[in-house]
Amino acid sequence: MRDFVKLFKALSDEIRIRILKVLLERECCVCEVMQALTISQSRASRNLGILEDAGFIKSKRDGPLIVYSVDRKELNSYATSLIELLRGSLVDEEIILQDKQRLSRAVRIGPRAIKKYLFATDMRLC
Amino acid sequence: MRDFVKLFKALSDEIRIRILKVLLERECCVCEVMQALTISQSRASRNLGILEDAGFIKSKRDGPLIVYSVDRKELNSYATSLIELLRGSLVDEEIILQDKQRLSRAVRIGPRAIKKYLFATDMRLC
DNA sequence: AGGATATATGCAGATATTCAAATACAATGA
DNA sequence: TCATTGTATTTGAATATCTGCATATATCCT
Repeated sequence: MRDFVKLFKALSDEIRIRILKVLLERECCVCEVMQALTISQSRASRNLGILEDAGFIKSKRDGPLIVYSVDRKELNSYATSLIELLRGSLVDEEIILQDKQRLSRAVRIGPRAIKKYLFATDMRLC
Repeated sequence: MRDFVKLFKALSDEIRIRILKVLLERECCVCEVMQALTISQSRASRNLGILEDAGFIKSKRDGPLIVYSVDRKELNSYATSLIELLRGSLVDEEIILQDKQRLSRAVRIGPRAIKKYLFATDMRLC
């Protein structure tokens, strides 16, 4: 029961919904999530951790980066159902489209370089 | 997006999951929910209100009672998917079985009479 | 080893959620 | 109309959640 409720708690936040939608596009490191959603490093990291703890995503180290992804094979049946629901949801939502757009432009540079990068491309963290 | 997140917020609480599971058995007035879950009147009412606001249940007046139910025909597609997920979930969970058991014994008497009733049947509010 | 970089986490403040108790509101019946 | 009953809401306090900042940890490179 506790784990069951945890799944919904993880989805009960707009930022985490947006992160999952981005990860359903492709696996991302933390700095790419930052760029796609234009959020701070600690905010991205913490919410990725909550999604991982709930069982929706997994992480693997790739050199200095930590890459997060939705691994369907490792999801339990409830998480699978919810991910499938999410996959078909919010397809026309403006903010989701913007996140995808920014993801497509995101580069694998770390937080320190991102501020300059965002400035050069007229993006801002919020 | 706001309404979408609201669905998950509504499900991100054990009490509300239990209430929905009870309402999937049959429609209930507030005092029956109190008895099934052994919770206080204000707690039952408030959480029923949250579920209704999210769009999972509807209410109708029946004389002095207010009866809540899951009305599949009026659910939007996301709520329908989540209700179907919930229907197949937690079937062996002990607390859910206990709620159903108490629901089967519940009577349509109001909160004022319930305390005496619970005392007579050795149940307690929590 | 030491410096630089990517991510995680401890802390503190702001905000939101939850509850019980008391009270307000709505319907029934005398 | 007035008392009673079932439900909703307000209040105030406790608890939980979320965030940014600063810092810790882990990896890479020279």
